[in-house]
Amino acid sequence: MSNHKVPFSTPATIYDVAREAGVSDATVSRVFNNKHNVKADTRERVLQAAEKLGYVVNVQARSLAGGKSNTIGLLVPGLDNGYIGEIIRGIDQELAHADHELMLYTTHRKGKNESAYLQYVANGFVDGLLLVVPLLSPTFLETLGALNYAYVLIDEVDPSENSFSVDATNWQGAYDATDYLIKLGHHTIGFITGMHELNSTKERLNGYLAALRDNDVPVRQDLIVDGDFLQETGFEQSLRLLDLKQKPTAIFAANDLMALGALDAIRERGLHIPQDISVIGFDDIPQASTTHPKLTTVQQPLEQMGRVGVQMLLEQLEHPERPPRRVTLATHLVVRDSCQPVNDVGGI
Amino acid sequence: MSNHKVPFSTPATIYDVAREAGVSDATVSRVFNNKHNVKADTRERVLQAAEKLGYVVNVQARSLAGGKSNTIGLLVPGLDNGYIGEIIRGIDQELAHADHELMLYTTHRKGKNESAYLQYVANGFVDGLLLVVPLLSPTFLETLGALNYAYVLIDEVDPSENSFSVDATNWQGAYDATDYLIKLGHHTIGFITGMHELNSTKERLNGYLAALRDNDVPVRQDLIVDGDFLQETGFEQSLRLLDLKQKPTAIFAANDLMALGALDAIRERGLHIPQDISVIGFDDIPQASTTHPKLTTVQQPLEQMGRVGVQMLLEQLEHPERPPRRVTLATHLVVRDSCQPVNDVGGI
DNA sequence: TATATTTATGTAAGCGTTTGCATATTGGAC
DNA sequence: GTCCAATATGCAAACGCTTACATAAATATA
Repeated sequence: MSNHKVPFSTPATIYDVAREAGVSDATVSRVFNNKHNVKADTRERVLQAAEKLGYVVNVQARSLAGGKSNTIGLLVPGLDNGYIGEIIRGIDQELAHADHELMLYTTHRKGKNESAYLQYVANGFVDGLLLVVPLLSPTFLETLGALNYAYVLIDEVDPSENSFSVDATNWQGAYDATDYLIKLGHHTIGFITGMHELNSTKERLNGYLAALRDNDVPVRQDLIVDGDFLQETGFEQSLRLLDLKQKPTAIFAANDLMALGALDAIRERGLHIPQDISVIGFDDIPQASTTHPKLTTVQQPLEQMGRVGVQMLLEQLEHPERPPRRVTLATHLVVRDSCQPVNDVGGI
Repeated sequence: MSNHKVPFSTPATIYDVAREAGVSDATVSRVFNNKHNVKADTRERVLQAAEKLGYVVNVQARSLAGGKSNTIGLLVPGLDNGYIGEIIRGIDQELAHADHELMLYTTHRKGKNESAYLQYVANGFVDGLLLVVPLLSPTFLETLGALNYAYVLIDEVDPSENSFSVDATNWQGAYDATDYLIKLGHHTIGFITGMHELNSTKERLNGYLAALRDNDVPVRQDLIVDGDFLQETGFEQSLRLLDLKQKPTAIFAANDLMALGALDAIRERGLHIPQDISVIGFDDIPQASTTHPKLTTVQQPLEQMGRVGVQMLLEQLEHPERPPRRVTLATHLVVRDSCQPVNDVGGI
């Protein structure tokens, strides 16, 4: 074990560079902020001095002084669902492009004073905020508005339409999935909902109902069970569905995690997928393609939502005057192996 | 759409609080930094004023002035393997405890000048750095050392032992997995390695070899194929293994992603798991328990590695004088459904 | 009660930038 | 060559905080 330490010196500041290049600190600042009023050879000289001294800008100071930190924040409840992971991936990609950094704020266990935390975050380092907060309370949105701060809502919409937001065609996605099942001959389709408070939950349920109606399939309330997007719940509620006298020939779970639970439940009852029961999910998280059978599901463009979210935020930062905008990305059905034509009924 | 905007005022500063409480700014600062030298009722007065004004500290200013940002950075290559996700989860938990924030830096596509980026990061906002960089070059480590900056290596070790680090018992884990397979009667065990440059790869391979040796099972070089931790490669290399004249009765992949690939490959050849071939992985990523059959694997305490990493970093920040320390966490075998006793040989 | 200690508070100098304003330099147009 | 506008640069004041140092207040010691 060598205890050899490379000699350490405190990082070069803008002054050091200025001295080295024989200019003032303001000029150095201008060079690094790409202001136009700098003579070409001065700029060159500054750049070389900086290079020589290994100068890198101190973001805190810059940000304090009124510049940008080139950092945006992502506020999420937690990290424990594959779904957020996908979104983050998209965000990261886009950020890399734009040469920005990412600050990750998780709200779980902060509990009560969301607003205070939000205040803290907004007052902090980041130029703007990306929010993936499924359960945004009105006061939350209000605080956000009062902050006069750039932000965009991901996968959730602001009822008052005063916010930038990206979401997906939840209604259409659910409609497509249900329609697909019906076209396969299924008329007894169980549906496991998401959390009631969520807009997407409502839309997905409505999509399901609309497809039934359009195909003249009667709606049975006992086939619609409450879920909360957790695998465990998917499992339990599927069991309930399977224990119905007139049990479903297909189960549509409002997200993949619950669909995974459904898969387990079905096997638990000794049945086979898709021979005995078809299953369809929503999201297309990575696991969906590695289950066996591979899960047929409605793909949400999660990564793309992340990317678009970043784009909108950056655009907002650039042009603060533009009015709020909502973009809704298309979902689409990914057919894999967990559904097949119904076999115990006449259909096909 | 209501365009009602809540009136917006610039955030309160320490001065505002000071005025409101009738004290000096320094006193307010002391209160918020929990310094002892402040009279109880003064503190109370300050706190109330702050509350009233909705004061929240400006982290950039604090950090600039020499305080801590209470933010740590996480440097990872990218987000596209379930494995990092697990680590982040652990980090996040521990950070929540300690009331710190997380800055996420991804290095992919930064390419060449890792060192420059590192410089930037270190010069920036964060108090310390967590590094999950599988392929750390010596110059990287050198830069880090020269920076005189708090950091801890996660899942990788510093050969010079000059760094804090957390890793897992890679050797033992691989040994256990192999031994388990042998005890099930397998004597022809394919092994798909990780990337050669990695320490963990070497250790896992050695664990595999040692277990064979200890059980007097001859080593066959053709059973050892090169991998790189990617699912696709797991798939391809498994195919190679399956096309051997004397094909393996079990495949041990150096990580779960490749094991997933192996599962696909085996099915591709029309074989069944575990009846025809047993498969075992390494990591225990979330997907491992949702495949069918569920994957038997060596669990790495990924979350815990994240948590311990944070603890070590915080400890370092607190006590800069303490010497580097390496902690190695135990792996353990998680038996699920992808392995069974060999059936085409006498064994059991 | 006067003095020495300890504790509480205030003052002011940074921390490394950005940026408005003032000044110096430059290049045309005449 | 002059003069004016445009272009480059420098100066200095923030930005919101921490902290050493100085000072005032409170407490203990005699």
